[in-house]
Amino acid sequence: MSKSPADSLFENEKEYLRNVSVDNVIFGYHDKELKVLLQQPFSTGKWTVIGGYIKRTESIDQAAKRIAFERTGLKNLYLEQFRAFGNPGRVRERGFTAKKINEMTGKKITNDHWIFDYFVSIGFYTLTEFSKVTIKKGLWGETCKWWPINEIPPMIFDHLLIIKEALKALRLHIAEYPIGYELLPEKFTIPEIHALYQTILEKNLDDRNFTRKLIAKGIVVKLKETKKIGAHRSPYLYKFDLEKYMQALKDGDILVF
Amino acid sequence: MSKSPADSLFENEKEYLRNVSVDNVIFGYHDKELKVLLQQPFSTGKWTVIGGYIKRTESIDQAAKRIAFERTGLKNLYLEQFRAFGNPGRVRERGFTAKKINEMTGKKITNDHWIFDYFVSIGFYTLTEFSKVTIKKGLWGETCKWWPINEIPPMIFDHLLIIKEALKALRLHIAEYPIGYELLPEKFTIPEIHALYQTILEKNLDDRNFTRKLIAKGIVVKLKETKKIGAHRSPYLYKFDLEKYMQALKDGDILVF
DNA sequence: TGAATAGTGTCTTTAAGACAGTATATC
DNA sequence: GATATACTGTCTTAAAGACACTATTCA
Repeated sequence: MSKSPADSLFENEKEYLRNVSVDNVIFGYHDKELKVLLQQPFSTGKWTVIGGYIKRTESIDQAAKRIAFERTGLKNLYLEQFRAFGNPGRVRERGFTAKKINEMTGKKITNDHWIFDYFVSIGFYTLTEFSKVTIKKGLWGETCKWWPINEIPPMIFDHLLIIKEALKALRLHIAEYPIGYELLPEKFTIPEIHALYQTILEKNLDDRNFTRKLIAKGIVVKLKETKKIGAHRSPYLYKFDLEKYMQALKDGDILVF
Repeated sequence: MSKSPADSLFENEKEYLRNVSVDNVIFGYHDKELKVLLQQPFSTGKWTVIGGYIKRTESIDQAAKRIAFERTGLKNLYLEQFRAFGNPGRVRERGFTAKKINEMTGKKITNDHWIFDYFVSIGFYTLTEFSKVTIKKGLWGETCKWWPINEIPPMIFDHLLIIKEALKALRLHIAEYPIGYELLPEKFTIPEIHALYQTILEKNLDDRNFTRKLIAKGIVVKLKETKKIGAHRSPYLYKFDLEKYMQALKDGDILVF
């Protein structure tokens, strides 16, 4: 059995910062649904967002990117920090004990090991186009799965709060960062982008006004191709004019729906 | 000599979290100038924002409040977390050594002491009405002083960046949180609130449009008193209608200048 | 009466929002 | 031709922004 990051975590304690971790809410968009990548550690029945520890040699952004890479295989994903979580009770959880970890991993640690300490967690969200991702297993082979944001399973610790806060940040950032660009494939239809914005903002947006705004500002450009999706009129494909999109975000005069 | 928090810091290491700290950018507004409270440690010539470590028994918000209290004497100040700072080089600084600390404080520590580690710092900003504050000295009697945000002195580590990011957050939050309410005294004049918004947003706001908006929404209420300020027409005093202010912020339809 | 600051009204331009019918593809 | 989805145009209302003069106080 070869060395895994899990071995490193227990054997090279000095490699990591103490009392700080990164939790990374990885969002993907597919079939007009916004999803979040979760993993299930130790068969506890509860799920976690994709988290990990910070190496002494890396910045918190690098740590968040590395952690996302370990699960998605994608480098240089778009990510934003949104807030930190820290209070003494936040990592207490029934079943998260040295005994349990020993059973699951064979590693001999005790309950005073630093991973049971009170951790301040730096929350990031990551945006990625769903179809690019090939999910990789966790440190100890935990399963990972995309969950629609309206069907989040039972979460460990305060991880449900972390997801909710990430969503709140996403909503706030939609007028500031190129969130559409990061979550959609290169070519997309108007109904797809329309549904994405409605999902993130959790409200209905008039389709006529929405489309007019995007096209009038030159943010999206119509292509000659259409997408065949069965027994109805085929929607045209569009792509972003990234320069105009970024300019519109910068001017702040746009995409405030 | 009685026990100080400084003694606790070195003698009760276990009381604090490792590799995490809080840096608190404390803003005050006075004489139409936005100021920030800084302290100068160890006579290094450089200044720092008001920072400190997190106790194992407190949340990061409680830590930020405690740290602000230790310097201002004010409890329950309004504060917001804005982002975390963390990269391996951030706390390296010429002169910040065990030897220097020993000279300044008499404490015997070595250069492998944890306070020289790479720290992730959680950035908060705090808003307080300038006139309420009686500045208290730092752990080792360092001087503290209000500095106008346009005349920031040389700062240690990445603390200039921290101030700039706090300002950026303040600017973003002005349409979302009751920043005017927290920074102004109970009674204020239109020119004062006008100058505050201009300072924070770093742009000129048409005085007629600005005033009309505040009054039309009922956010500020004219009082019968005027403020005597020398050889000119005396400006009326106003106060906030906090309920209407909060409602306007919530609706998001206001104070986006 | 001059200097300095406080205070106020109108008009134009632009964006937001409400609203419903036509077009196209497939079965 | 029935059905399901794609697509588009006009009108109303509200907010933002540009603009300049009068009022008060005191030296």
